[in-house]
Amino acid sequence: MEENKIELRYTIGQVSEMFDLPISTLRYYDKEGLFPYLERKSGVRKFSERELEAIRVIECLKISGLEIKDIKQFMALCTEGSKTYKNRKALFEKRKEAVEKELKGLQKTLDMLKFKCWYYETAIKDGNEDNLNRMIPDNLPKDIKKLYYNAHN
Amino acid sequence: MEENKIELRYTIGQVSEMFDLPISTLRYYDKEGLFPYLERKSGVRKFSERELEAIRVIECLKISGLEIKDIKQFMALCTEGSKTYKNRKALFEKRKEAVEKELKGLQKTLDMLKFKCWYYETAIKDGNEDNLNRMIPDNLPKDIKKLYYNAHN
DNA sequence: ATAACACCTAAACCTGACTTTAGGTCAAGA
DNA sequence: TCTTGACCTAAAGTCAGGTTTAGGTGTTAT
Repeated sequence: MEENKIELRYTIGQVSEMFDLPISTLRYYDKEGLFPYLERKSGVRKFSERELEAIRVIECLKISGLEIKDIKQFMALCTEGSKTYKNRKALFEKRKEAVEKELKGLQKTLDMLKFKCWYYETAIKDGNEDNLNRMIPDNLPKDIKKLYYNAHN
Repeated sequence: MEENKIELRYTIGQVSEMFDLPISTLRYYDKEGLFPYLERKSGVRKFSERELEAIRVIECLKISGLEIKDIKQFMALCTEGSKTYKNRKALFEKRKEAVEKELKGLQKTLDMLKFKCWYYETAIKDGNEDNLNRMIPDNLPKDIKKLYYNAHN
């Protein structure tokens, strides 16, 4: 049983299409050191599976709140071999916690938005905000009150 | 039964403390037209409950993906009275959908992070990534496979 | 009365993450 | 041969969302 993984190589244009990222962005990432293993054939970048996974990780870390220079640090860790596994794991754990926290924050935001939707729905029905102003904050319907309090700390 | 809501007024410094926002940011928001009803006493800004709610809404709309200039548009709508209730409701509905979509995206990000945590945990145990490379993508443990596939589209 | 605060303005500056520009190489098809 | 298309570089430009600076006002504690 032999390894028969075919190591495909892609041009920058193909990768741009695959991930729907501008070519300029990919070149920028490269310039910033985000593809430490990227190879070239007579000047032309050849993206392999390693770089595609790097792009997925970049997107993930960016969303999780890391800056490009910190992502670069991470990619540098990856070039230092097995002695940095712990550091890398710690980094992902930290990002995981950050994202879990952000999820909670977004839930609060969502409650505010739901409350405001209800608010304007009611204002439309009433034609004005007088009733609403009388209801806020203690005489709101039970489920709306929950949204209101969650959104207002 | 009479209205006995006390309309407290706050200075910019107090509001800065309450929301943990720099004074410069509050002034910037004001300059950008985000407090259309803000009053002043001999030049000094006096923040009332209306402005505090505006700040909550600003934070909420910012997180939901709106830019400052769009938030300004919304605040302008608010000054145009009951004929804009529908526009305002539509805006919040749209933001609600955007945030719901973002929540899904974050869940995907979280799955990638969880996968990477497991990955490095395993790499630490094994001392190398050889086994892992053999497992990816089809021979992963069932629950990890799920994370992997969700994170890789 | 004088110093210490908390407030004010306009305008310049900053940062991160790209994007655009200007100019150049190289391989393939008409 | 020549021109089209996809790639390349370095450097300048852009944009949002603030922040900082420099200079000024007004009220309160010593």
